[in-house]
Amino acid sequence: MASRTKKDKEIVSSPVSMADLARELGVSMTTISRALSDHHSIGPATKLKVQKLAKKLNYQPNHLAAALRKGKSKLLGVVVPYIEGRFFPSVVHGIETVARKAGYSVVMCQSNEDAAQERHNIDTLLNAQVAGILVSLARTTNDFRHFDKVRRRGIPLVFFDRVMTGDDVNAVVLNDRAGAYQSTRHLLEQGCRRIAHFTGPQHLNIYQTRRQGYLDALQSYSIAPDEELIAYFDMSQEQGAEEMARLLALPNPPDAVFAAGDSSILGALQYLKSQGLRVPEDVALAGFSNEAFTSITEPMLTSVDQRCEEMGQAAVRLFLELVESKGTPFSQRQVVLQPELFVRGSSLHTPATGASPKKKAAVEQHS
Amino acid sequence: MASRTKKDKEIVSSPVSMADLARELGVSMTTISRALSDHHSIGPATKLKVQKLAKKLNYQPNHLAAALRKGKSKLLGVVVPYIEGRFFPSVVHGIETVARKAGYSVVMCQSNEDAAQERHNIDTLLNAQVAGILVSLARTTNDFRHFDKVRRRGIPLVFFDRVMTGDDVNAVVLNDRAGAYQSTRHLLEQGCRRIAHFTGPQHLNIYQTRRQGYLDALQSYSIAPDEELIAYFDMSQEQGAEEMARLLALPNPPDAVFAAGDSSILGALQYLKSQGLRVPEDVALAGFSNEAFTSITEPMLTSVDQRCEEMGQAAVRLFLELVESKGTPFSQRQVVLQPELFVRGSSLHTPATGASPKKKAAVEQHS
DNA sequence: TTGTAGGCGTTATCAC
DNA sequence: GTGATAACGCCTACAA
Repeated sequence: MASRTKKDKEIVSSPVSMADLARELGVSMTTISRALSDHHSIGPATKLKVQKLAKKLNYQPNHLAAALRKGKSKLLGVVVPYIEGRFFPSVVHGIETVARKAGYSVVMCQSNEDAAQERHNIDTLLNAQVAGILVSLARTTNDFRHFDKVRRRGIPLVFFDRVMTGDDVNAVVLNDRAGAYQSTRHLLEQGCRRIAHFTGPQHLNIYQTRRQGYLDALQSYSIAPDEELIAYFDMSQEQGAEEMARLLALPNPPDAVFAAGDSSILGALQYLKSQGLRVPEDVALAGFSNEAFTSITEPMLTSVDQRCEEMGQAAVRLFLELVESKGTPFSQRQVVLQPELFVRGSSLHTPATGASPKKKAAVEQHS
Repeated sequence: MASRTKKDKEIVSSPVSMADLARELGVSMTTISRALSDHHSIGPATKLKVQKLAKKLNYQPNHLAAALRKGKSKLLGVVVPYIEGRFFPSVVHGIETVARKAGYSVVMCQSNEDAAQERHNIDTLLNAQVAGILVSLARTTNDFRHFDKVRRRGIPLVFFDRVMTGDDVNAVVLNDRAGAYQSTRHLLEQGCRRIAHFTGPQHLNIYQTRRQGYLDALQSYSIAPDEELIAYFDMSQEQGAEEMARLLALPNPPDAVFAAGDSSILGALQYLKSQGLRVPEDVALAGFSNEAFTSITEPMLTSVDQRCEEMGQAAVRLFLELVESKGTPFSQRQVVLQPELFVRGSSLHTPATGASPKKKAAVEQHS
């Protein structure tokens, strides 16, 4: 009873191809191809007939073959260092929203902060014949040759958040320096004078620039930075607690900590509370990323919002621009998003309730 | 100076193919193909020559063409409803670990709890010519026809956590019923007698079975279930707070809540605290999933761990079994993992510190 | 040990 | 309007 196509011995029916449709209707494959892609040079009658049969036989176009033929696909690849937490999921969500509207599908891979896996991910995506790749670098990536492959193939490459150093890259980043400045400045305005800083590997733009913003703010108050107060580590919750312990043991301990990430400041908060110290009275705290848990802790954690959704959306728009302006190869673009400081209990010496954004909505600027 | 292959006009060099290597060395494509895949029937001399040239010209195999030819790839597709939080990222991590060892690459898509997007994701993965698909259903999926496509193509399909109803499916699930039973039973042992339940759409196995476990536990204490105490909603944090409010307004309010998810119980906790009620003294709370934030709240939240990593690993192993036993088509397998209750402050009438697992490690069982 | 040729499913180019 | 044919890059009988 079932419509039989090719080899009928198999239990799993092999997918029906254009050739099958052509045979069934007694027309050429060309006609089929055109009818399905709604080409103008096909009679409305045949068009309808073809599309009807396609539906009936449940024809599934093999985009892969099309991609092979055209050397192009409608697939967008995303590589992120990890997906836990709120930041990257939100960015990816932003990516999906814009990508879908433009007719692209999105697949993602995580590098687990490992350069080797990142390389492998890039290969995987290239092999899947993606039309473009959006990347946020792994923490351990300091060799960028695997991205040359991408460029050599002429595949648009856009970095976001954690970007490759060098100016010949397309990138969407937060104005990390401004965010860190705002946050540190806020701590200073609250009366803190000995502000410590948690940061990560300095080859990553985000940590380097946030550190710079921290230093900027100190300087604006004519405070000389104290290297002893700057902790370089993996920014994990556990290490955050340990570094907090180390800082408290100093002869002259800090009265505040500004961290370039939220997990580490959570660790610090937990350690402080375990020692019976009060936040923010004894030590004020501020983090970075505005992770979901910053509104759960007691007190809630002050943090810098990274405009995740916008970042994802901007990355796709950048990609789309690159696709369209394929003629002009070396027009590298940078999009800079403006951060937003969320002041919460952990940094307020005059306690307030809830979160209050300190800056207005982000502005995209091309540079 | 640069080795010129085909059209030299382009700035981006078109990727070098086997044909290019063959021409360059004056041998056939067969030789190239075999040399690169380390076939035994190729002389070590030619093999070396080929591989050297491949390196030099930076040859990148087009796995896509290979996949088209062979109808198979080493790509594994994963579809999850969302990636925020800890559960799905951990599962995916488990998947990647085992997949990588077996030589598979992993790409993932999120359905954002939307059936239409899930359908689209399946198409995307099929088009990318994946060797298999691992799925956890979107909350809104109640039509399963898009999975027929997958089966018709003979592509192994494994469900995890949120599985399709019906017994002809390959699936890895938690023993949700046992987890819910343990958790509710624990609340009963703490002296609670009027235990409310937060649950989601009952067409999803996880919510249905957890509800059943809850009822089982009540029955074991000869307590008649009260439908008024069972709240059906989207399990969000916001709704959790609202449902808590509704329950408190009852003439005979509950003294505990067991939720089939963590976000909803977090909402309940926050509402209770906002009303000046004490947890667990006034109302004891227990959730499900053991999300990371359960250890951050005050008090910490009791929850059922879902063995995320194991779940991902088991799903891939199941997939690998299916690949190997391709001959026997209808051998559907189910893997059931044992949950682990983490008792924390939110449910302990005799307060303890930290978390204490109540059950030992999970055991996989084939049924 | 190596080469020849056909085909995977689609689209582009030409001719009718 | 429609059809035949040749690619896209790779794999694999089969032949030599």
